[in-house]
Amino acid sequence: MTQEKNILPAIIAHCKEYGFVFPSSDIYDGLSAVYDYGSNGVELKNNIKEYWWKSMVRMHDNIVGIDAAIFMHPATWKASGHIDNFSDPMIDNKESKKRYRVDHLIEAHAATLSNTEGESLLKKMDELLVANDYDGLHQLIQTCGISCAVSGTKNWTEIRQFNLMFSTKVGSVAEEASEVYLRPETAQGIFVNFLNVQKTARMKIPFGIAQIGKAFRNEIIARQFIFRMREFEQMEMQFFIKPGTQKEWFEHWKQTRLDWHLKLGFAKEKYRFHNHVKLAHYADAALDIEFDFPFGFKELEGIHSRTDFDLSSHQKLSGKKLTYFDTDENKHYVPYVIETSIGLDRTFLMVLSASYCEEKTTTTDGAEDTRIVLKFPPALAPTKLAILPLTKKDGLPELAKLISTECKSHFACFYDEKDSIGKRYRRQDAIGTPFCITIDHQSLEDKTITIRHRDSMTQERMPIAKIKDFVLEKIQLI
RNA sequence: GCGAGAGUAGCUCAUUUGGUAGAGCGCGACCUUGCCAAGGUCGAGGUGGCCGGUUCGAGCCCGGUCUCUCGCUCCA
Repeated sequence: MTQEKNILPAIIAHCKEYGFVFPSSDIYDGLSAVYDYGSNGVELKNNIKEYWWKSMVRMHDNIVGIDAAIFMHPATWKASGHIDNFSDPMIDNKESKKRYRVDHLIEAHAATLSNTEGESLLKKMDELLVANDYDGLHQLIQTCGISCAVSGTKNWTEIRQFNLMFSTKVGSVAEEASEVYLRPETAQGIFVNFLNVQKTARMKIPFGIAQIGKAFRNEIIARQFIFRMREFEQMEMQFFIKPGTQKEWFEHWKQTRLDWHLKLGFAKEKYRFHNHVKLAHYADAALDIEFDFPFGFKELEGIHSRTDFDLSSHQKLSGKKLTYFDTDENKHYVPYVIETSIGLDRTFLMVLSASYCEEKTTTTDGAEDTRIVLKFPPALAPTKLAILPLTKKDGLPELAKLISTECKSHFACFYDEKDSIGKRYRRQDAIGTPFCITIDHQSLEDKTITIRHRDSMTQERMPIAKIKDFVLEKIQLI
């Protein structure tokens, strides 16, 4: 982690001031860990989505997209393991404030006992867990004299259950309504549609299904701005492969996804891989691509070798075959899966924190000043081109508006004739507009304008006829 | 969830021990100017996060609550 001052508060303030991100329900003092995207934020976010979709779907003949619903049949979450694995009872030690999973705490204690004693303790624990008998579990912890490894005391809170999934009811008549969950991950929408997509898109293994969508997790505590939100958006792709080939495909996607990041042009030291040592219940290999956020290296994207866990599990619970007939091998099998899953909001924060710069400058009268500039990759910038008549007289606005009409069907433009030219440049810097053109009196005579570059602040003269192609070329990333 | 800090105009902040709320920037109109946050005139904008208590009187003291930041914690 860098030793510079933490720029996160400055980024948050900047996001609010320039219409990137607002706290949700701001007039009611916000809702914890929920945020809204503003006029510039939604453009940036859409551009990130487009870069991802284009490089993952459109550039691959064997990857197609879907858009699955947020509500899914409750059995989905039984099959995926979310119901069984993510509702664990927890307990806190009052002195150390450390929180433990109850089963982990008791298992650790059992390991210190003799074999027979340990086994009988675990058996007892399982019975209580199945019965959801939290009082009994609490009593068990007390009678065993289990103490906190940190504080050494036996001063425990009540046992509480934390379920990561939000639930709601489908059906308007209360007693007939059935409980459904807001999906905690988008992946299952792909797995349950595996055969629908494979058949209708006429896909042959290896092939992928991609999706961008919202997911919801009732985090115990959510922090660090839009890094961990209760409602968030994922961009993920499940790649279906022949069993036994997962190692090579895992390596393939690991490299492909890192290349995707590096193409944005941020310093490559800002990225690193983090291999998972302890694997989730579905994975046989897993790693994160981490980014150096203002609060340190944190997970940005996960790449998981999910084996056939999900498809097999759905096949078993639904009773529907989810196998693929491989004409090369002349046999049926349940495909293996490599997943790439990236947080859209985290990518947004990555782009912002990598682009945010405060530069010391001096104004024309010699005073010290700070230029705040968002050095977005041009492809991601909310506005590509600002069109600025030097004055609002002498026919300059009219010519500027002609240029604006010509350009705005090709990329996002912003027309501004208010305030001094210097102030207008700075406003565009603050929202990361890569190019500003200025229409002056010479423009009327020789049909040229000056184009000003955001990062260097240098200007060059250019024929009006060349503007569109110049910008189009600069905002091309793929 | 725990600990610390913060919350006053759109933004950044000020109001020296409690006495009817201010500045700069920004915003809108007009004038002047014309290449890196320019000057002038006028104007809009605040039940001081919210609720309660103490007091003749609270932005300031006390309690509660909400939100944000930082550190823990949590994290498929």
